[in-house]
Amino acid sequence: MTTIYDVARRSGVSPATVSRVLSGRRNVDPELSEKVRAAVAELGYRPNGVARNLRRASTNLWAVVISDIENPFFTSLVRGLEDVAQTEGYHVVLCNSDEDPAKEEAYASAVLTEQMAGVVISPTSTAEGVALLNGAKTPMVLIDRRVEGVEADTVLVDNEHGAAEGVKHLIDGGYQRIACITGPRRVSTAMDRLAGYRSALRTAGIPYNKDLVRHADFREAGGFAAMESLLDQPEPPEALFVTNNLMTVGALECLAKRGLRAPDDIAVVGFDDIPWADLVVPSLTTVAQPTYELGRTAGLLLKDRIASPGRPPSTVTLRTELHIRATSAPKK
Amino acid sequence: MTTIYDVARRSGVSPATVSRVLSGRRNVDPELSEKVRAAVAELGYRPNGVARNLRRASTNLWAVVISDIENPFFTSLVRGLEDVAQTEGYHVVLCNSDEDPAKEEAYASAVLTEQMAGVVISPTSTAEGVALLNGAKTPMVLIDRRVEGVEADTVLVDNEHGAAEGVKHLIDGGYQRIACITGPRRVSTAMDRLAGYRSALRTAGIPYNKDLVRHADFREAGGFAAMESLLDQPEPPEALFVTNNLMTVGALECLAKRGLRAPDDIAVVGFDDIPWADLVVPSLTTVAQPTYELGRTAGLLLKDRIASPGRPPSTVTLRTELHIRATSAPKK
DNA sequence: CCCTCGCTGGAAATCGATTTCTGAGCCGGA
DNA sequence: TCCGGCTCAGAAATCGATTTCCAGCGAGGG
Repeated sequence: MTTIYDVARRSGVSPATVSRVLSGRRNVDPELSEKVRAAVAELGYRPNGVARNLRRASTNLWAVVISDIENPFFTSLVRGLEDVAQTEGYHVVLCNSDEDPAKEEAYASAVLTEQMAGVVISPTSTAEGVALLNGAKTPMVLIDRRVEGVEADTVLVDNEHGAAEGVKHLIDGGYQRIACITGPRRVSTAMDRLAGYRSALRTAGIPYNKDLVRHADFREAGGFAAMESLLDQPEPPEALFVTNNLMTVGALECLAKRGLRAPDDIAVVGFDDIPWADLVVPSLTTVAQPTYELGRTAGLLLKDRIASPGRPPSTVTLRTELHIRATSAPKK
Repeated sequence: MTTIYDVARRSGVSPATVSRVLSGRRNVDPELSEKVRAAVAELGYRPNGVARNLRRASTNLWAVVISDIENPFFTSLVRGLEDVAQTEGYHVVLCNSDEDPAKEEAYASAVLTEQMAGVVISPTSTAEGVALLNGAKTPMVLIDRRVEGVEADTVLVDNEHGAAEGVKHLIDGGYQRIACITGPRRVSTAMDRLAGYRSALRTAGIPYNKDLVRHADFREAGGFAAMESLLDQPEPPEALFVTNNLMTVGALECLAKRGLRAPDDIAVVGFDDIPWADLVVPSLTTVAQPTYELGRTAGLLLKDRIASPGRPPSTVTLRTELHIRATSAPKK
């Protein structure tokens, strides 16, 4: 490994001068500068980032803590974040929490010991990690979910409005017995989307019927089970609103297994777009989240937070977009 | 920031002793040990990872350089890698190269300056970055694609065999005019899968017809265009083999646009499974790659390489699995 | 003509943990 | 009783780049 001292010796100057030439922070005699550059090229010198990080007391790493990179919602989000990171000179460390508070905390701890420059996190319901990072004043952006009692930059989508729009679309199609499969009670997105569902019903004057609502775990199997339970009722629903992509897939699989078809047997609107919503036959109506934008916005907020740590936290709320496709065709 | 010196002062011992207590590498008087632990707890001390990395001359970071995290092939692979990384105490830095050799090289350069412990890379066709890392003797695992003239651990799938199996399945279904959409000529996977296609034809005694073969760019739009060009021929194919997932999606979109249906109008087999292959109607027959296993295997190889750098490089070839679904139903 | 200011280069301190080196103390064997 | 060998704590060197501090020199103003 060639060091800055090797370069200094080779070019006949001090290490300080080499550092100044390379960082360009101070004027250096052009002649010396040239010598240094030549020595760098000859030796193939590459500064040691770790040493630099130690001295500067910061790294160029961002952590992104999400529940699962295999969920298309997160991959697009991570992509948006990475694009910002790249232009700002940061690298993104990927952390799958699997919705496990212990894993989340382990990653938060790693963020601190490794002195990472910032974190973008989609908190688990208990949010142990968020508390830890917040206490340590690490630059942090919350994404997708709110956390009670934590003041931090946040990027959300307008879940309630988006859900209401999706449900209203079903109501406009002539459906009345509309079921809802939503997520865990502790998760803000699950509750906000359920609230949107209720508000759309209320606006239309349809009474709320708790027998048509299921709380599942935001996973495929959970959606499948919830769908079964809804269909096994004496009076099954004629339409369905599902509050995330994986549960929607589970619900569709359940329908397929039972030989039921959307929208003839049951109309379906899902929350979260999926890349292949157009290719499914019949194509799937969704309340699409601007996932790439979510990641990008989080990246920009994090950059600003790092630049000016004192600034009061801001919350950005992005709009969802209703993608009307075949599974929500009007009632015949 | 509390440092090891603060802990040392507080517990009345030297920093060396604190370090020894925390690392557990040497025996320390239990009484002192206890004092140190108490001080650590009281002060909320957390070692500075950057300083440790500098001294140890290595970090606990792995880079994974892939073309695009939004491609489901890579997300599952990255997930497999991250799971190994987590159990081995490493973190994964995500690097999207977008098939751009310049980006690949930039990331390779970052791997060196940041002293990352290892790299898993799916090389672009020119593989500038691979050469750089190989020269620097960075622990590296190549994944998905071979690179000429580079001796390194490699994880591949048996592309030729998998492709042949998929095409044979079409032939067994009674199809003869089978087209193939493959990737760029320089990319080993594109060529291997094309070779598999040809070998299946040869085995069945079907003459190779270059008018039925298209080279595209492994992207959706490329698949779409190639499909159009195939269909616009005087004698369009009766079956199709596509060598990656994104191009398959493009081809299917083209078919949908023209009102053609699989398998009645044209039978389809795609390479790379897609999470929703079952949900598409008709469901899509694929040559599935063990993507999670690819990532996991790469992680294990990387771990071994770091543990014993001198070991001769090994190549692991995983088997594909033919998932027979509806789009390849036998000819009527 | 002298003094002061500004600029530049080098010596050395610094970041924080690890590890080698040094020396003290203790035990056991001769 | 004395000495060799062993264990363990602390002092200090170390990793490599950055940055502060200081000295020397030249220019410009009084």
